[in-house]
Amino acid sequence: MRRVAERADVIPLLAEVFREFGFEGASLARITAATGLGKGSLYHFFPGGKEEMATAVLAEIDAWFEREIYAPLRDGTDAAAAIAHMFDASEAYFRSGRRVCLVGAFALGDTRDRFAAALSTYFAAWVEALDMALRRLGWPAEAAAGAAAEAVGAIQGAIVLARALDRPDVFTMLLDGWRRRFGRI
Amino acid sequence: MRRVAERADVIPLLAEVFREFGFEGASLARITAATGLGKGSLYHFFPGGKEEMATAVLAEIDAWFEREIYAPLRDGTDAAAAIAHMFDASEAYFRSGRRVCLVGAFALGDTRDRFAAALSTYFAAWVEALDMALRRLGWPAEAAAGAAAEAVGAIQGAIVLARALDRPDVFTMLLDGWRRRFGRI
DNA sequence: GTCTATAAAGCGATAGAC
DNA sequence: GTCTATCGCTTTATAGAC
Repeated sequence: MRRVAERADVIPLLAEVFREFGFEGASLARITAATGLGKGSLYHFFPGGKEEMATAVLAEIDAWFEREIYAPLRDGTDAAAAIAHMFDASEAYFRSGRRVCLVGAFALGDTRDRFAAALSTYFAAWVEALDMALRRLGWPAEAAAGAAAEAVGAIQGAIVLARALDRPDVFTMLLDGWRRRFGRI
Repeated sequence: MRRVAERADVIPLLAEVFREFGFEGASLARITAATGLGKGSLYHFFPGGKEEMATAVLAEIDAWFEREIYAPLRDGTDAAAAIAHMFDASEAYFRSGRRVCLVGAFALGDTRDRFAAALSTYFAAWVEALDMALRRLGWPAEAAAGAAAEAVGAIQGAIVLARALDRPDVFTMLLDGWRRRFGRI
Protein backbone atom coordinates (compact mmCIF):
# COMPACT_ATOMS: atom_id res chain seq x y z
CA MET A 1 0.00 0.00 0.00
CA ARG A 2 1.48 3.31 -1.06
CA ARG A 3 -0.07 6.43 0.36
CA VAL A 4 2.66 9.06 0.45
CA ALA A 5 5.39 10.32 -1.79
CA GLU A 6 6.91 13.16 0.21
CA ARG A 7 8.01 13.75 3.74
CA ALA A 8 5.50 16.57 4.12
CA ASP A 9 2.65 14.19 3.32
CA VAL A 10 3.64 11.88 6.17
CA ILE A 11 3.49 14.49 8.91
CA PRO A 12 -0.31 14.83 9.20
CA LEU A 13 -0.60 11.05 9.38
CA LEU A 14 2.05 10.95 12.10
CA ALA A 15 0.21 13.69 13.94
CA GLU A 16 -2.93 11.60 14.07
CA VAL A 17 -1.05 8.61 15.47
CA PHE A 18 0.61 10.73 18.17
CA ARG A 19 -2.70 12.31 19.04
CA GLU A 20 -4.41 8.96 19.38
CA PHE A 21 -1.75 7.01 21.22
CA GLY A 22 0.60 9.59 22.72
CA PHE A 23 4.36 9.65 22.19
CA GLU A 24 5.15 6.34 23.85
CA GLY A 25 2.08 4.59 22.51
CA ALA A 26 2.86 5.63 18.94
CA SER A 27 4.90 2.56 18.07
CA LEU A 28 6.65 2.16 14.75
CA ALA A 29 4.23 -0.68 14.02
CA ARG A 30 1.26 1.68 14.42
CA ILE A 31 3.00 4.38 12.43
CA THR A 32 3.68 1.90 9.67
CA ALA A 33 0.04 0.86 9.68
CA ALA A 34 -1.17 4.48 9.51
CA THR A 35 1.25 5.67 6.83
CA GLY A 36 1.82 2.55 4.80
CA LEU A 37 5.55 3.19 5.13
CA GLY A 38 8.04 0.61 6.38
CA LYS A 39 10.76 1.35 8.88
CA GLY A 40 13.23 1.86 6.05
CA SER A 41 11.21 4.72 4.58
CA LEU A 42 10.41 6.23 7.94
CA TYR A 43 14.06 6.39 8.96
CA HIS A 44 14.91 7.73 5.53
CA PHE A 45 12.55 10.68 6.10
CA PHE A 46 13.26 11.03 9.81
CA PRO A 47 16.80 9.84 10.62
CA GLY A 48 16.30 10.88 14.22
CA GLY A 49 13.52 8.35 14.68
CA LYS A 50 10.41 8.99 16.72
CA GLU A 51 11.78 12.08 18.38
CA GLU A 52 12.36 13.75 15.01
CA MET A 53 8.89 12.69 13.88
CA ALA A 54 7.30 14.31 16.92
CA THR A 55 9.38 17.45 16.47
CA ALA A 56 8.24 17.71 12.85
CA VAL A 57 4.63 17.22 13.90
CA LEU A 58 4.86 19.91 16.58
CA ALA A 59 6.45 22.31 14.09
CA GLU A 60 3.68 21.72 11.59
CA ILE A 61 1.01 22.23 14.24
CA ASP A 62 2.68 25.45 15.31
CA ALA A 63 2.84 26.66 11.72
CA TRP A 64 -0.84 25.86 11.20
CA PHE A 65 -1.95 27.80 14.28
CA GLU A 66 0.38 30.67 13.46
CA ARG A 67 -1.10 30.99 10.00
CA GLU A 68 -4.75 30.23 10.73
CA ILE A 69 -5.24 31.72 14.18
CA TYR A 70 -2.39 33.75 15.65
CA ALA A 71 -1.66 35.93 12.61
CA PRO A 72 -5.28 37.10 12.20
CA LEU A 73 -5.46 37.82 15.94
CA ARG A 74 -2.32 39.91 15.79
CA ASP A 75 -2.68 41.67 12.48
CA GLY A 76 -6.26 41.32 11.29
CA THR A 77 -8.04 44.61 10.73
CA ASP A 78 -11.18 43.28 12.42
CA ALA A 79 -10.20 42.08 15.89
CA ALA A 80 -13.71 40.88 16.73
CA ALA A 81 -13.82 38.78 13.57
CA ALA A 82 -10.38 37.32 14.31
CA ILE A 83 -11.53 36.28 17.79
CA ALA A 84 -14.73 34.76 16.43
CA HIS A 85 -12.65 32.92 13.85
CA MET A 86 -10.35 31.63 16.60
CA PHE A 87 -13.25 29.93 18.35
CA ASP A 88 -14.72 28.55 15.13
CA ALA A 89 -11.37 27.24 13.92
CA SER A 90 -10.59 25.73 17.33
CA GLU A 91 -13.93 23.98 17.48
CA ALA A 92 -13.40 22.55 14.01
CA TYR A 93 -9.75 21.66 14.59
CA PHE A 94 -10.37 19.87 17.88
CA ARG A 95 -13.64 18.45 16.58
CA SER A 96 -15.57 19.62 19.60
CA GLY A 97 -13.13 17.91 21.93
CA ARG A 98 -13.19 14.59 20.14
CA ARG A 99 -9.72 15.31 18.87
CA VAL A 100 -6.98 15.94 21.38
CA CYS A 101 -4.63 18.92 21.38
CA LEU A 102 -1.29 17.19 20.95
CA VAL A 103 0.59 20.07 22.55
CA GLY A 104 -1.65 19.95 25.61
CA ALA A 105 -1.40 16.18 25.82
CA PHE A 106 2.40 16.36 25.64
CA ALA A 107 2.35 18.96 28.41
CA LEU A 108 0.68 16.48 30.77
CA GLY A 109 3.10 13.62 30.14
CA ASP A 110 6.78 12.97 30.62
CA THR A 111 7.13 14.26 27.08
CA ARG A 112 6.89 17.72 28.56
CA ASP A 113 10.60 18.11 29.27
CA ARG A 114 11.67 16.60 25.96
CA PHE A 115 9.67 19.10 23.91
CA ALA A 116 9.56 21.93 26.44
CA ALA A 117 10.52 24.69 24.01
CA ALA A 118 7.85 23.78 21.44
CA LEU A 119 5.10 23.51 24.06
CA SER A 120 5.98 26.83 25.63
CA THR A 121 6.19 28.59 22.28
CA TYR A 122 2.80 27.29 21.13
CA PHE A 123 0.87 28.49 24.16
CA ALA A 124 2.81 31.69 24.70
CA ALA A 125 2.16 32.71 21.10
CA TRP A 126 -1.53 31.89 21.41
CA VAL A 127 -2.01 33.87 24.61
CA GLU A 128 -0.02 36.82 23.31
CA ALA A 129 -1.90 36.96 20.00
CA LEU A 130 -5.27 36.86 21.75
CA ASP A 131 -4.08 39.48 24.19
CA MET A 132 -3.26 41.81 21.30
CA ALA A 133 -6.65 41.26 19.68
CA LEU A 134 -8.46 42.08 22.92
CA ARG A 135 -6.49 45.27 23.36
CA ARG A 136 -7.31 46.32 19.82
CA LEU A 137 -10.90 45.67 20.80
CA GLY A 138 -10.54 48.25 23.52
CA TRP A 139 -9.78 46.10 26.53
CA PRO A 140 -7.43 47.58 29.15
CA ALA A 141 -4.01 45.95 29.00
CA GLU A 142 -4.15 44.08 32.31
CA ALA A 143 -7.64 42.69 31.76
CA ALA A 144 -6.73 41.59 28.24
CA ALA A 145 -3.66 39.62 29.33
CA GLY A 146 -5.58 37.81 32.06
CA ALA A 147 -8.58 37.05 29.88
CA ALA A 148 -6.36 35.75 27.07
CA ALA A 149 -4.69 33.22 29.35
CA GLU A 150 -8.08 32.28 30.78
CA ALA A 151 -9.58 31.65 27.35
CA VAL A 152 -6.65 29.62 26.03
CA GLY A 153 -6.67 27.56 29.23
CA ALA A 154 -10.42 27.15 28.96
CA ILE A 155 -10.13 25.59 25.51
CA GLN A 156 -7.63 23.06 26.84
CA GLY A 157 -9.83 22.32 29.82
CA ALA A 158 -12.84 21.95 27.57
CA ILE A 159 -11.06 19.23 25.61
CA VAL A 160 -10.22 17.35 28.81
CA LEU A 161 -13.74 17.66 30.19
CA ALA A 162 -15.55 16.82 26.95
CA ARG A 163 -13.39 13.75 26.40
CA ALA A 164 -13.67 12.51 29.98
CA LEU A 165 -17.44 12.92 30.00
CA ASP A 166 -17.66 11.72 26.39
CA ARG A 167 -19.84 14.74 25.68
CA PRO A 168 -18.73 16.92 22.76
CA ASP A 169 -21.66 19.23 23.51
CA VAL A 170 -19.87 20.27 26.69
CA PHE A 171 -16.97 21.50 24.58
CA THR A 172 -19.31 23.58 22.44
CA MET A 173 -21.12 24.95 25.47
CA LEU A 174 -17.89 26.04 27.15
CA LEU A 175 -16.64 27.74 24.00
CA ASP A 176 -19.98 29.50 23.55
CA GLY A 177 -19.56 31.03 26.98
CA TRP A 178 -16.29 32.59 25.88
CA ARG A 179 -17.72 33.72 22.56
CA ARG A 180 -20.35 35.65 24.50
CA ARG A 181 -17.83 37.06 26.94
CA PHE A 182 -15.62 38.41 24.18
CA GLY A 183 -18.52 39.49 22.01
CA ARG A 184 -20.17 41.80 24.51
CA ILE A 185 -17.18 43.39 26.22
CA MET B 1 14.58 -1.70 50.55
CA ARG B 2 11.22 -2.21 52.24
CA ARG B 3 8.82 0.68 52.21
CA VAL B 4 5.36 -0.80 52.37
CA ALA B 5 3.54 -3.48 54.28
CA GLU B 6 -0.02 -3.26 52.96
CA ARG B 7 -1.67 -2.95 49.60
CA ALA B 8 -3.19 0.37 50.62
CA ASP B 9 0.27 1.83 51.22
CA VAL B 10 1.36 1.02 47.67
CA ILE B 11 -1.43 2.92 45.94
CA PRO B 12 -0.19 6.48 46.56
CA LEU B 13 3.25 5.47 45.31
CA LEU B 14 1.69 3.92 42.21
CA ALA B 15 -0.32 7.10 41.67
CA GLU B 16 2.83 9.20 41.57
CA VAL B 17 4.42 6.91 38.98
CA PHE B 18 1.31 7.00 36.78
CA ARG B 19 1.13 10.78 37.12
CA GLU B 20 4.74 11.21 36.15
CA PHE B 21 5.01 8.74 33.29
CA GLY B 22 1.44 8.01 32.19
CA PHE B 23 -0.08 4.56 31.94
CA GLU B 24 2.18 3.21 29.21
CA GLY B 25 5.29 4.87 30.58
CA ALA B 26 4.74 3.47 34.06
CA SER B 27 6.78 0.33 33.54
CA LEU B 28 7.07 -2.36 36.17
CA ALA B 29 10.74 -1.45 36.46
CA ARG B 30 9.80 2.12 37.41
CA ILE B 31 7.07 0.91 39.73
CA THR B 32 9.55 -1.41 41.43
CA ALA B 33 11.98 1.49 41.84
CA ALA B 34 9.28 3.75 43.32
CA THR B 35 7.75 1.21 45.69
CA GLY B 36 10.69 -1.01 46.55
CA LEU B 37 8.49 -3.99 45.65
CA GLY B 38 9.49 -6.72 43.23
CA LYS B 39 7.23 -8.11 40.57
CA GLY B 40 6.29 -11.00 42.83
CA SER B 41 4.89 -8.66 45.46
CA LEU B 42 3.22 -6.39 42.94
CA TYR B 43 1.37 -9.26 41.28
CA HIS B 44 0.49 -10.59 44.70
CA PHE B 45 -1.27 -7.31 45.54
CA PHE B 46 -2.59 -6.67 42.04
CA PRO B 47 -3.15 -9.97 40.20
CA GLY B 48 -4.60 -8.06 37.26
CA GLY B 49 -1.28 -6.31 36.65
CA LYS B 50 -0.96 -2.70 35.60
CA GLU B 51 -4.61 -2.34 34.71
CA GLU B 52 -5.65 -3.31 38.22
CA MET B 53 -3.05 -0.96 39.67
CA ALA B 54 -4.42 1.95 37.64
CA THR B 55 -7.99 1.06 38.59
CA ALA B 56 -7.03 1.05 42.26
CA VAL B 57 -5.28 4.41 41.89
CA LEU B 58 -8.30 5.97 40.16
CA ALA B 59 -10.60 4.63 42.88
CA GLU B 60 -8.43 6.12 45.59
CA ILE B 61 -8.26 9.47 43.82
CA ASP B 62 -12.03 9.47 43.47
CA ALA B 63 -12.47 8.65 47.14
CA TRP B 64 -10.10 11.46 48.13
CA PHE B 65 -11.95 14.07 46.07
CA GLU B 66 -15.30 12.77 47.24
CA ARG B 67 -14.30 13.13 50.88
CA GLU B 68 -12.23 16.32 50.70
CA ILE B 69 -14.01 18.34 48.03
CA TYR B 70 -17.32 16.97 46.70
CA ALA B 71 -18.94 16.16 50.04
CA PRO B 72 -18.37 19.66 51.51
CA LEU B 73 -19.65 21.22 48.29
CA ARG B 74 -22.81 19.14 48.44
CA ASP B 75 -23.58 19.08 52.11
CA GLY B 76 -21.51 21.75 53.85
CA THR B 77 -23.54 24.31 55.73
CA ASP B 78 -21.39 27.13 54.38
CA ALA B 79 -21.42 26.90 50.59
CA ALA B 80 -19.05 29.84 50.14
CA ALA B 81 -16.52 28.25 52.47
CA ALA B 82 -16.83 24.91 50.64
CA ILE B 83 -16.11 26.62 47.32
CA ALA B 84 -13.14 28.49 48.75
CA HIS B 85 -11.88 25.22 50.18
CA MET B 86 -12.27 23.57 46.76
CA PHE B 87 -9.89 26.07 45.20
CA ASP B 88 -7.41 25.90 48.07
CA ALA B 89 -7.42 22.10 48.14
CA SER B 90 -7.10 21.93 44.34
CA GLU B 91 -4.17 24.31 44.34
CA ALA B 92 -2.42 22.29 47.03
CA TYR B 93 -3.29 18.91 45.48
CA PHE B 94 -2.11 19.84 41.99
CA ARG B 95 0.78 21.83 43.42
CA SER B 96 -0.05 24.88 41.34
CA GLY B 97 -0.01 22.84 38.17
CA ARG B 98 3.31 21.17 38.84
CA ARG B 99 1.46 17.95 39.58
CA VAL B 100 -0.75 16.52 36.86
CA CYS B 101 -4.38 15.50 37.30
CA LEU B 102 -4.17 11.80 36.52
CA VAL B 103 -7.82 11.65 35.51
CA GLY B 104 -7.40 14.52 33.07
CA ALA B 105 -4.20 13.05 31.68
CA PHE B 106 -5.91 9.69 31.16
CA ALA B 107 -8.74 11.49 29.36
CA LEU B 108 -6.31 12.81 26.75
CA GLY B 109 -4.69 9.46 25.97
CA ASP B 110 -5.75 6.12 24.60
CA THR B 111 -6.33 5.20 28.24
CA ARG B 112 -9.61 7.07 27.95
CA ASP B 113 -11.63 4.13 26.64
CA ARG B 114 -10.08 1.66 29.04
CA PHE B 115 -11.05 3.68 32.12
CA ALA B 116 -14.02 5.53 30.64
CA ALA B 117 -16.38 4.93 33.56
CA ALA B 118 -13.95 6.17 36.20
CA LEU B 119 -13.07 9.32 34.24
CA SER B 120 -16.69 10.19 33.63
CA THR B 121 -17.67 9.60 37.24
CA TYR B 122 -14.87 11.78 38.58
CA PHE B 123 -15.71 14.85 36.51
CA ALA B 124 -19.48 14.44 36.60
CA ALA B 125 -19.39 14.26 40.39
CA TRP B 126 -17.17 17.33 40.61
CA VAL B 127 -19.36 19.43 38.32
CA GLU B 128 -22.54 18.32 40.04
CA ALA B 129 -21.21 19.00 43.54
CA LEU B 130 -20.05 22.49 42.56
CA ASP B 131 -23.36 23.10 40.85
CA MET B 132 -25.18 22.33 44.08
CA ALA B 133 -22.96 24.63 46.10
CA LEU B 134 -23.55 27.51 43.68
CA ARG B 135 -27.30 27.01 43.87
CA ARG B 136 -27.19 27.04 47.65
CA LEU B 137 -25.29 30.29 47.26
CA GLY B 138 -28.29 31.70 45.44
CA TRP B 139 -27.29 31.20 41.83
CA PRO B 140 -30.11 30.44 39.37
CA ALA B 141 -30.09 26.77 38.32
CA GLU B 142 -29.03 27.27 34.72
CA ALA B 143 -26.21 29.70 35.48
CA ALA B 144 -24.93 27.43 38.26
CA ALA B 145 -24.69 24.36 36.03
CA GLY B 146 -22.82 26.25 33.32
CA ALA B 147 -20.44 27.97 35.70
CA ALA B 148 -19.68 24.69 37.48
CA ALA B 149 -18.59 23.02 34.25
CA GLU B 150 -16.60 26.13 33.31
CA ALA B 151 -14.74 26.19 36.60
CA VAL B 152 -13.92 22.47 36.63
CA GLY B 153 -12.73 22.74 33.03
CA ALA B 154 -10.74 25.84 33.90
CA ILE B 155 -8.79 23.98 36.58
CA GLN B 156 -7.86 21.27 34.07
CA GLY B 157 -6.88 23.87 31.50
CA ALA B 158 -4.84 25.73 34.10
CA ILE B 159 -2.78 22.59 34.73
CA VAL B 160 -2.11 22.17 31.02
CA LEU B 161 -1.18 25.81 30.53
CA ALA B 162 0.97 26.12 33.64
CA ARG B 163 2.89 22.96 32.78
CA ALA B 164 3.39 23.85 29.13
CA LEU B 165 4.62 27.35 29.99
CA ASP B 166 6.47 26.02 33.02
CA ARG B 167 4.88 28.79 35.04
CA PRO B 168 3.07 27.70 38.20
CA ASP B 169 2.10 31.33 38.82
CA VAL B 170 -0.21 31.07 35.79
CA PHE B 171 -2.10 28.29 37.57
CA THR B 172 -2.53 30.44 40.66
CA MET B 173 -3.59 33.46 38.61
CA LEU B 174 -6.24 31.50 36.74
CA LEU B 175 -7.64 30.03 39.94
CA ASP B 176 -7.70 33.45 41.57
CA GLY B 177 -9.92 34.68 38.74
CA TRP B 178 -12.46 32.00 39.62
CA ARG B 179 -12.18 32.65 43.33
CA ARG B 180 -13.18 36.25 42.65
CA ARG B 181 -15.99 35.27 40.29
CA PHE B 182 -17.55 32.94 42.85
CA GLY B 183 -16.85 35.21 45.78
CA ARG B 184 -18.66 38.30 44.51
CA ILE B 185 -21.68 36.83 42.79
C1' DG C 1 4.70 -12.14 51.16
C1' DT C 2 8.95 -11.56 48.61
C1' DC C 3 12.44 -12.99 45.74
C1' DT C 4 14.94 -14.68 41.18
C1' DA C 5 14.65 -16.75 36.84
C1' DT C 6 12.50 -16.99 32.70
C1' DA C 7 9.29 -16.96 29.05
C1' DA C 8 7.20 -14.71 25.02
C1' DA C 9 6.29 -10.68 22.78
C1' DG C 10 7.11 -5.98 21.37
C1' DC C 11 10.07 -2.11 21.18
C1' DG C 12 13.30 1.39 18.56
C1' DA C 13 16.86 1.34 15.60
C1' DT C 14 20.29 -0.39 12.07
C1' DA C 15 22.20 -2.85 7.96
C1' DG C 16 22.14 -4.05 3.54
C1' DA C 17 19.83 -5.78 -0.67
C1' DC C 18 17.39 -3.96 -4.44
C1' DG D 1 13.14 5.33 -1.69
C1' DT D 2 11.45 0.99 0.01
C1' DC D 3 11.93 -3.41 1.59
C1' DT D 4 13.29 -7.53 4.82
C1' DA D 5 16.10 -9.34 8.30
C1' DT D 6 18.06 -8.75 12.45
C1' DC D 7 20.23 -6.79 16.68
C1' DG D 8 19.88 -5.69 21.47
C1' DC D 9 16.97 -4.22 24.76
C1' DT D 10 12.67 -3.69 27.44
C1' DT D 11 8.21 -4.95 28.20
C1' DT D 12 4.37 -7.64 30.90
C1' DA D 13 3.50 -11.65 33.00
C1' DT D 14 4.31 -16.29 35.05
C1' DA D 15 6.64 -20.05 37.73
C1' DG D 16 8.62 -21.73 41.50
C1' DA D 17 11.96 -21.45 45.41
C1' DC D 18 12.09 -19.71 49.98
